[in-house]
Amino acid sequence: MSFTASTPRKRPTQADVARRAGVSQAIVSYVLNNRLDEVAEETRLRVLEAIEELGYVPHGAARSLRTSRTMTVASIIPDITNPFYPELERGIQRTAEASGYDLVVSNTDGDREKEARALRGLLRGHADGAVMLPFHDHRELFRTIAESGVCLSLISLPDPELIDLGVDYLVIDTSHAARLAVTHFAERGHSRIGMIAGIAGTPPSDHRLRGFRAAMTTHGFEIDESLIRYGDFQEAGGYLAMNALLDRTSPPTAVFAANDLMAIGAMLAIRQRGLRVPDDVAIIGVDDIPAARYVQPTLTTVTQFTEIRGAQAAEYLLTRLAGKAPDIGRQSGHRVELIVRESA
Amino acid sequence: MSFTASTPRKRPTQADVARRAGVSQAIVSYVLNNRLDEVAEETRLRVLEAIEELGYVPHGAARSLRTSRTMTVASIIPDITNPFYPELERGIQRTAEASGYDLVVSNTDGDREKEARALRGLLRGHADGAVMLPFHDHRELFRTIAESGVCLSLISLPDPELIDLGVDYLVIDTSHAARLAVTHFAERGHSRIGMIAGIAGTPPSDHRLRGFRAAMTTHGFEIDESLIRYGDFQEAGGYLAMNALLDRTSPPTAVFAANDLMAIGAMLAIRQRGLRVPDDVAIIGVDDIPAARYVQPTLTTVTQFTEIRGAQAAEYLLTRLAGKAPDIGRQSGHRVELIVRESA
DNA sequence: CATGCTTCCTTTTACGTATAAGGACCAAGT
DNA sequence: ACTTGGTCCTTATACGTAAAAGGAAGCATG
Repeated sequence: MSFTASTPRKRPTQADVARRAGVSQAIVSYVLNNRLDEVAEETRLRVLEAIEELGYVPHGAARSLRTSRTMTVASIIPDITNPFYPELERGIQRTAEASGYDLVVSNTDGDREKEARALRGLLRGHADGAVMLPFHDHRELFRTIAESGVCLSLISLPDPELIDLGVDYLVIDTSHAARLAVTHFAERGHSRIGMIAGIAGTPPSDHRLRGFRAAMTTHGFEIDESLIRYGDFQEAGGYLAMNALLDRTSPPTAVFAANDLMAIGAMLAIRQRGLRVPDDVAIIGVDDIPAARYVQPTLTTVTQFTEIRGAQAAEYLLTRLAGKAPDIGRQSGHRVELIVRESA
Repeated sequence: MSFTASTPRKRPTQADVARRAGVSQAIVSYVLNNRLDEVAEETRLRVLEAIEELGYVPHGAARSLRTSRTMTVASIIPDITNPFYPELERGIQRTAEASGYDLVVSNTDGDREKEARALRGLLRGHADGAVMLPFHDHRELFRTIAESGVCLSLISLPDPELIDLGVDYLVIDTSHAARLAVTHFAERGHSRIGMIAGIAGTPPSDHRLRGFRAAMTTHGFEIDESLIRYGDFQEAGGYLAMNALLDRTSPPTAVFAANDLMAIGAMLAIRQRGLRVPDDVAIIGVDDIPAARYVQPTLTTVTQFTEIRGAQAAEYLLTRLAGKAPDIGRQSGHRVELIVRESA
């Protein structure tokens, strides 16, 4: 077995094409960039023929060194295995591709260091812009990125300073999500309501928790701190948190989970104890992931119209890349809606 | 509202750093590439200081134009919303990052044109190599890519011609998956067995179907062609296909679905008719996606050890990128295993 | 004291592209 | 006949980096 690298046939350049077509390299470039007024039709055809014969493909790095554009947008998301994000990604992809941009996805696992790593990738010029749903605070990095001319469209709460720098925001009104859940519980006669929050300190979790507290207060319910548990946004976390809640002498009769995966984990814990959903404990989640329709009982949840959101965030980004966006960042909230199924 | 683009502070280059540190650009490059013998320690520190002060970040395109390496690997997968693939992706990512490579994901929707598009991205030099699970035949493109020096690691059936070009293969033994399912059905006394295949003509579907036919023959069962239906690898397709099967005068007592999503869709159809799983119709899927544990009844399925597979395919790729792979492509099959749960 | 070897710089070049600038040729206008 | 202008080329340059080649100074060696 030999370990000599098989010599790859060196890729042809514009110069090779030019030689074959009997013109200068510049003409090849003009042809490729459709500068029709610069080159005679007959020559153009000869060049195209040479391109075909040699199998010439433009060198991306060289091109973007010259143009300082990559025609690529990045989407930076926390957890590719959480069904919520692929859905978001789909929306982003649809929009980006429609404008001729390639899309690349970076998965951060919600890890601070990996988020930073993906962002630094932007600084190195991996992409012209990015849609990101951040888990952590990267104000410094965001500022640097925005200042260096890379466009950003964030799905999170707006930061006034970054708005000034032209960063666009899609605000997820997760407070409202919590409000919808608590109101629904209240209508069904619950008052002893618990919550399974996400990772403490991360915005997606904190906002929902804050909204939950506010909604509870609005309804005049007492907030029993011991009924608030933290998970990891995965089903395992929901499972463990629910078990902790059920271990209490007086468990909650209704639980709001910060996302569907944890809600599903919680239902598993409830069933395993021989209790029933929603009779013994009612559950509401957030996201409306596809699985919400398959679990038994089906999951009542708050939908964020995920794919549409992704498309909208991408829309912000693309108008900015096209130079059609205002200097300062835009922001918009979006509708959330309770989908009532069997679990509450 | 003004539409003038806010002037982004131009990013500093090595030349800027050099000027600030009072050295030549070359020295900055040497420092960045840790050529310790080329530059005095004192100078090195001065350069590092200047880099820090200016916030210099290397220009990716320029660097990879020079080195013809991007330190990026691509993973090209058919459907990011199918839980199976994110799992695969995770394995790839784990391995790639351990070797200092960035990973970018391209979603193809199993669409021929999008697959080709992602592959052409490789030709333009977007990445040094790719792990791909192809849905369609791209022999020509694969050949061109391999010849141009981009490394490929495919999860599919090996093509001898491409093996010669140094393309690595991870073979999914889906025939065996079908065999496991049919054997299990046989043991439970089923003989009237149907199948919900995937998209006709795509390898992942065809192989499973072929395996199914072979297994049926082995067991001496008659293959009723009318009990073979095609879906789209999504739950909706499974749902429709199952309904078609149930509409028959003598429906199957057991159904093998080419993936879990379709199996779940099929169970939904069965339940909606007031029939029971597995008593009236038994179901086996493939993939062991997380949802297989949540659906009611829980889904019996054939696991492919997805994340481990992803890691292994990436391992192939990375050893090749490191120049430690043999000239010709490697291939290896992998174990599949039946996970018996409630649905069969 | 000429020679060679280190050490640590600088100068130069090439990667492949896009495009500005320059030039040759020809038809049309004065 | 001499500009003018258009058409269609070629030549030259810059993007930011990596690294080869070149050079100056100091020191040890015969």
